[in-house]
Amino acid sequence: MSTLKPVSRVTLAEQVAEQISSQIAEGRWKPGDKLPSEAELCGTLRIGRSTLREALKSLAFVGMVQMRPGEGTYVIEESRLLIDRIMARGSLKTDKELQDVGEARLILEGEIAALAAERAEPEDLERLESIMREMTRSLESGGSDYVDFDVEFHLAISQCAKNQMLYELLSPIRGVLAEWISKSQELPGIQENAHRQHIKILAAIHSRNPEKARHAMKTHLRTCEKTFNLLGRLVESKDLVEA
Amino acid sequence: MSTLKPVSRVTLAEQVAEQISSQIAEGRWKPGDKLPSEAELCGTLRIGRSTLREALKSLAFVGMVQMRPGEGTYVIEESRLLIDRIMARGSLKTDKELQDVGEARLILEGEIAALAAERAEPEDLERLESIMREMTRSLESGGSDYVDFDVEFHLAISQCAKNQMLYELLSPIRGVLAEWISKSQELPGIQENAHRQHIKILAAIHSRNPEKARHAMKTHLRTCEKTFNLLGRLVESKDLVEA
DNA sequence: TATCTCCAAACATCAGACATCCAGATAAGC
DNA sequence: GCTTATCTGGATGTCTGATGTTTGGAGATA
Repeated sequence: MSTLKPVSRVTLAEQVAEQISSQIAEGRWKPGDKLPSEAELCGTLRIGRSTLREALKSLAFVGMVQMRPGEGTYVIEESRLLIDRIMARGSLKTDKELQDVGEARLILEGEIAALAAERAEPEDLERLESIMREMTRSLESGGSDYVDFDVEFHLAISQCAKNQMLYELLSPIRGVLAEWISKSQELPGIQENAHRQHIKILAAIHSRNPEKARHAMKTHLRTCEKTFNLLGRLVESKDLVEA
Repeated sequence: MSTLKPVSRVTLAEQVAEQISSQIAEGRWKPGDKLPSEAELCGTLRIGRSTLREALKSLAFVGMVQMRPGEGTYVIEESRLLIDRIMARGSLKTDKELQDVGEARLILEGEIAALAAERAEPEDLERLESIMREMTRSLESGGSDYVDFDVEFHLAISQCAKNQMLYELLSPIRGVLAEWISKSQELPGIQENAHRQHIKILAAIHSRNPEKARHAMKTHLRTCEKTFNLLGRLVESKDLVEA
């Protein structure tokens, strides 16, 4: 018995929409740019005009492009809303934006830790302990996969808070700060320090002390942020040396 | 000089997408339902197939419907994500969801008040004072427009916090809790009580006391929530009497 | 009853035609 | 010289007919 899987069946229009959308996301076509005419795109992509128009209309519907009769199709200006860009997997543009998002994370995750200390049930605690054991093990064996357990640990705490809204609010923020999280673990000694802080957080949750949990979590995140900033400055000076 | 405005120029496809999308939002077509066939829709809407397909493909692209070859077009199940439903102006489904959203608002707006106390600039404070004067005036003259200034007051505080991310995170929550806010002001004596709390919040911000500002804001919101719940129970019992 | 065959319905795609719209060039009128 | 009319090429908006694929079910068959 060979392992046959259902063949992918994405419509042409979807593929085209996906292609154009990636081109825009990757900056191949920038906001304000005029896309090639429909006829030209049909030729390049080897598809009929209806198919192309279904794709373009879809992108227009989600506000990614604008179709102007008699003129052409244009890439729309990027949303000014931070939340839109974050949801669209776009990165932050300025230091102020990064700072704001970081602060939002600090607040949300801090409060979530506090709620977790109040609401964690026995099986939640058990799960946290289990992840903690994995983290300890990882650290003793080199720590190459420590960052995965780190993410899992924070995620598990979010679920202890028993508030779906807070969980979903934090998710996109976590996503956009992903590199922020993983990059800051590459410096020597960082993981050991982070691990000590993780232990404190877990202890606070375990002892059902919301204030202590919030404080431990905020301290932990602030440390990560500092490390990240330090790392950024190192990279900058390295760039300067190389240039 | 007459006031001429640019004429509206919405394409047929956009109108059709809008119509179908409203029908779904209003529950005329429910999740799982099969839409009429393309031919049938073309007939009722008096449009060509390409136009209709551009509309349907747009709705399919945002995950509102699913087009299955040989079968038909079906309405997709509503998103399980609270945040999606909130962004799509959908209302909450269960008491737990309302509770979670309320708690998220409490946390966000509480922290925002604290940050406002730290970061409000002279012109921000002036604006808050100005709104406060309007609120006082409104209250003395019957208070029919008090709720408008109430919203404006909370909005102004959000801007004092100087954090765009927190502001945008709170916006949709505010939207979905709009009735929550306005309905709870219809009971006699409520506005006077809310006004006293507003004064306390402003005082805390003015004296640059973050802890006091957070506490005042949280107390205020908790009061509103209690009022709302009380109101809900009143409506329920009234329904029971009428039934 | 179970299975197979075949067909109508429904979406996917294409090609062509015509309408509408826009920007720019050119011409006409003052 | 300035405004206005007209033309024109290119681009999107819309419709229609034809063909390909997929699906579910009706009917035939064993």
